[in-house]
Amino acid sequence: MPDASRPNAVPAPGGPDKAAETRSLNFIEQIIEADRAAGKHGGRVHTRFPPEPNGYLHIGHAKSICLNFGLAERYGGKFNLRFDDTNPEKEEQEYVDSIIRDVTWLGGRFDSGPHAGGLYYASDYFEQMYAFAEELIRKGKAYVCALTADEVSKRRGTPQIPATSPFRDRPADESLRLFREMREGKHPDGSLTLRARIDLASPNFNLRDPVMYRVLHEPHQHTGDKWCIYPMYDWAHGLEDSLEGITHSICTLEFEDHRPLYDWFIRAINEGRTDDGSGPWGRKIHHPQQIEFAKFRPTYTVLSKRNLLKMVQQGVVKGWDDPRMPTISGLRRRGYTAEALRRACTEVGTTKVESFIDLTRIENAVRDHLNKAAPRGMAVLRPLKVVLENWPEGQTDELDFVVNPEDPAAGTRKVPFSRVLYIERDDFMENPPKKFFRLAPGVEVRLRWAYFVTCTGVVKDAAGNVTEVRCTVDPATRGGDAPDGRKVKGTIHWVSAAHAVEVEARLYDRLFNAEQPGKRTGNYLDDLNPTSLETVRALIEPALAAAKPGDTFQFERLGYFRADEDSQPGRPVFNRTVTLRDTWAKAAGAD
RNA sequence: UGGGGAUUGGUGUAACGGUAGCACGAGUGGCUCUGAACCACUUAGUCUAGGUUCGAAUCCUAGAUCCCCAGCCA
Repeated sequence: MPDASRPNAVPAPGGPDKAAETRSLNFIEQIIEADRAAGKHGGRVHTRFPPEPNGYLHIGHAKSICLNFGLAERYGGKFNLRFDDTNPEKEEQEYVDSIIRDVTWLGGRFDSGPHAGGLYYASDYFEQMYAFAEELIRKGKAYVCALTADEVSKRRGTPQIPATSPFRDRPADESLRLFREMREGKHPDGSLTLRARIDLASPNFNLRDPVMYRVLHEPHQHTGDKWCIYPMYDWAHGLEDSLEGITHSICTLEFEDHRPLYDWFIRAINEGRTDDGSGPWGRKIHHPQQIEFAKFRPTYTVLSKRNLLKMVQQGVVKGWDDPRMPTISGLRRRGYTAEALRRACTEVGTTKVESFIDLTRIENAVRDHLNKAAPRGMAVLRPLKVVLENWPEGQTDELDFVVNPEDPAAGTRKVPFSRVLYIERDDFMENPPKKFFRLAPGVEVRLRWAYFVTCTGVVKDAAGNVTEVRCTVDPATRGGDAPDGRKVKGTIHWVSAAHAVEVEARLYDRLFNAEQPGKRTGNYLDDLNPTSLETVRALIEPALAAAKPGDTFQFERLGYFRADEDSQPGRPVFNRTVTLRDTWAKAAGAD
């Protein structure tokens, strides 16, 4: 038993002012600390993130990146980015590039800084893997099988009935010859495989003589046409980890029953090898430890690359980086910050329990971060004209506004005020219900940071719609406070009509209406939210027109918005990241 | 009907035989020039049934429910 002081308590991340806080170790950290206490791997910690470059990274990968990099950071270890590029049929350079971009953006420092372990490609190890494979053949632990994929499938057996292969006892020298011919391109796709001789009767089907190599005459994004045989995941993955000196190989739950295979391959290579390298087979290779954890699964989204790819191909979204996509590129474009994503990943913890994470949790993480970090601005999404009857025509007042009340260092900005303004259509009601604190006939409200105004009447069109609101302004309230100390219940945002800039605002909502898309009908596309994107012509205060792609703001009372890559100089396009919490809408909707 | 995992408030997570705690949400109140933020309080939980023990979320037995596995994908 560990001693009385709680070894499970560690300082939580979050800065020196929070150093007093502690959180418990997750199960992986407990394993690592036990390993270090026992002197395993010489106390080293070396992790890796091993994506296959067959799609863009999504928020589930973000969890894995944060976990792996976080462990390297916490234990003073190293972190590798490694492309698990063993299947050229699905892999592309575009994906390689996007993955490097996304891992870097998220803060996975694989190529610089104290924890950088490097950038690797599994395909760079193909020669070494091939040599190991020949070794297993010579040791009688692998054989070349001539069964077709179909035949293998038919002979797979059942839990009770073992699998079969007529080639299992092919002599080693014959397998060796055929394996070399496979490499030399003398055999067509699918004709031969190299299989591990493990256990055709194993209740774990992964051990029923799994395929190690298949023939595939397909150019590879990284190795070109050098190879026409490619290693399978189970054979390759442990070797990649071993060659890189990975200590803790962290993967997801579905690989749990591959772990015996992971270990079998490394032990098979080490059989006959020695610690000092003496003997016919040489020195033992490093044996990392595979550990599995549960995926990050948010509600209201799909994460499988197959499903994401389908939406891209069918044009359901505009690309892998569409701001509605759960991809890291999409979330970034939407306005999510790396900090918010990292925090969300840490907050939900790491376990083996397959749970759903409320999407609102991720939304709250970005609200929290942006509330502290984002400069404020005013924009009107659905404009309603307001005329101040007692404000002189042509006269402009220039007011100083706080850039961010949460951050005094952010300073102030200038905002023009004049006779004709626009306010949000939702902020006016001709016949308001109780507790409507906004503008209505006879009601006085504050225009944010500016003046008190009182509604004196409305102008309507032939159909009876309000097209204009008439108000009087109290000049003594300049700056937003009344010298006589009188209070108003409501404060609303506004822009000056003569100075506002009209821009495109893209109002994003969740992509799916169901917590688990596809659960109802079996087809996730049946649960698409038809209003996941609404585009409006918004009016913004002039200072905001200078926004450049990537600039993020809080539009007061509306939400957080990020200038999109589609922006033109002086004409930004804004993506709504997330709305502000809106208890009024919730209360009003409940009636 | 084989094998591998999992099960603690609404959600996520802690506890490692000794007071079931934390976060998020939700509710109420306060504060407020954002119906935001912030502050305070409240809410609500050990899958079931037995057993061991002075004492069980934790150990044992039996069961229930859910997830993964029979690609030459990863």
